[in-house]
Amino acid sequence: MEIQLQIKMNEKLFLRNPEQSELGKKIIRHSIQLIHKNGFESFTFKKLAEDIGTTEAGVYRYFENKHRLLIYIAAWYWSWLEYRVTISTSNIKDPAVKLKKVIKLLATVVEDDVKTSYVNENILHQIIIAEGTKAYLTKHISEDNKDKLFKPYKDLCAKIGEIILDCNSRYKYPKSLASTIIEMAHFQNFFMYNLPSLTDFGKDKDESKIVMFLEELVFSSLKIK
Amino acid sequence: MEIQLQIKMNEKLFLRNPEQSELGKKIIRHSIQLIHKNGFESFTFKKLAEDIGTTEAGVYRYFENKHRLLIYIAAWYWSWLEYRVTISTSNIKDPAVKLKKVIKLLATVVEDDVKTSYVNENILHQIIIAEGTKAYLTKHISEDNKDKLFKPYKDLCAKIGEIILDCNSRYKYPKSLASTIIEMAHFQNFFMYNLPSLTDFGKDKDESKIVMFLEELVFSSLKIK
DNA sequence: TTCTAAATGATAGTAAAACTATCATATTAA
DNA sequence: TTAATATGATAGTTTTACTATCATTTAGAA
Repeated sequence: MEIQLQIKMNEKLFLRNPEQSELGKKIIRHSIQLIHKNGFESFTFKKLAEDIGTTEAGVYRYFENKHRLLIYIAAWYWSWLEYRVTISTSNIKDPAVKLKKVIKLLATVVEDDVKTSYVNENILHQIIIAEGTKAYLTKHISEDNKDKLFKPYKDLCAKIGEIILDCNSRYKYPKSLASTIIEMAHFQNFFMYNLPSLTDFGKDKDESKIVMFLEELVFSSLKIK
Repeated sequence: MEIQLQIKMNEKLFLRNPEQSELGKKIIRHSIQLIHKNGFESFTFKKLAEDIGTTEAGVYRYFENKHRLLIYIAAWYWSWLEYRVTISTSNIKDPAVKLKKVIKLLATVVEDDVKTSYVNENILHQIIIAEGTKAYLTKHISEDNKDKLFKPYKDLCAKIGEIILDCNSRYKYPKSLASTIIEMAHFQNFFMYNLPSLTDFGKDKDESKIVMFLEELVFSSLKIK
């Protein structure tokens, strides 16, 4: 049995659905590779088109501009993460164990997921660490937000917030703690590799220590072990 | 007595020192205003030059490009914050009280500081919240880091890490906790105003609640009150 | 005060980025 | 089989991100 994971994406993210054509999937796959290789700033639709073997105009038929493409990729990532959180916590009763699972999923490098042929999840994880916040750190965030472009991110945050409340229903900041876990799982990773003196993991570059840091942070706040 | 605050900046941040001429100071002042108004992405040296009443070439004599200018502004901000941390904690013995001061300084809107004539610190604080991470989230971070462009940020983080250790010398993640406080003081503020469902402060938009959240987070981890 | 060096202004120009438009051809779905 | 849709090829525009040159103004040292 072959299972294919399809994530339903918000229609406003694209002009033409990239999941429904070969060219579209190539655009996603190659843009993830290119952004990973050269960074989002020097990523252009021209380079992408050359990489794929199509033309600039061809890419513009799918995405309004490169920023929308970044939001698309980020939204895909958050949806995929929420899916993984859902399946990997579904059989667990203890909310604290669930929360540990979540932290691990957020902070640990992922292997390439065979279920999605056209996305390399490992590279995707790395580009979201370095470029993900640029999706929403803009002046047009409120319009983008009205179009629900950040819904997957918010949904994931809400889900983690729920688990936090299951751990301790009297805790006052479940959503802020959730967004802190999400962002810090990424930032501490970025710092560890790029500005190591901002972390306590610089020497051994061991991602499991980020997990331990986050666990201690979270469970101290929730007053449970 | 009139006190003028001068922050000594790393020479590699600029081509010509903007603090040493009227035009240079105008560049700093107006770029802060323009970035605040339109965001860093749509900020250009041409618009800046028009705003000031000079030419594009005039701006390029001071800064290699707009990204360097952003790093300069961010470095200035971190240096200024460290200075404020130093003076406002200098007479305090209790490290926990110091740490609370630090959290407040990081998470609370500042009034315009009269000691620096050409920088509006309140607007500066806001642009660092929205654009600050873009200074280091790039592909050329390692070269920039070798040039010590992020030293003020690291110094501040180290200083906060020291205070954390003074609170609890057995705490294992002082530097990661410090960078978490710094980043979250900003991100929770950004979220509160722009993606409020990622926080627990969306309704009243009260910055003092961010302070309370961070205090609880930090002091729970440090096992002290 | 005068001379000289440095800073600024004015203008021009280039390469690349960020699009938009058009038309021909290939593919697909009814 | 035809009609709609997707793609390819080409061309063009505006803006961004610079670099170069030279004249003029300003500031600092003799």
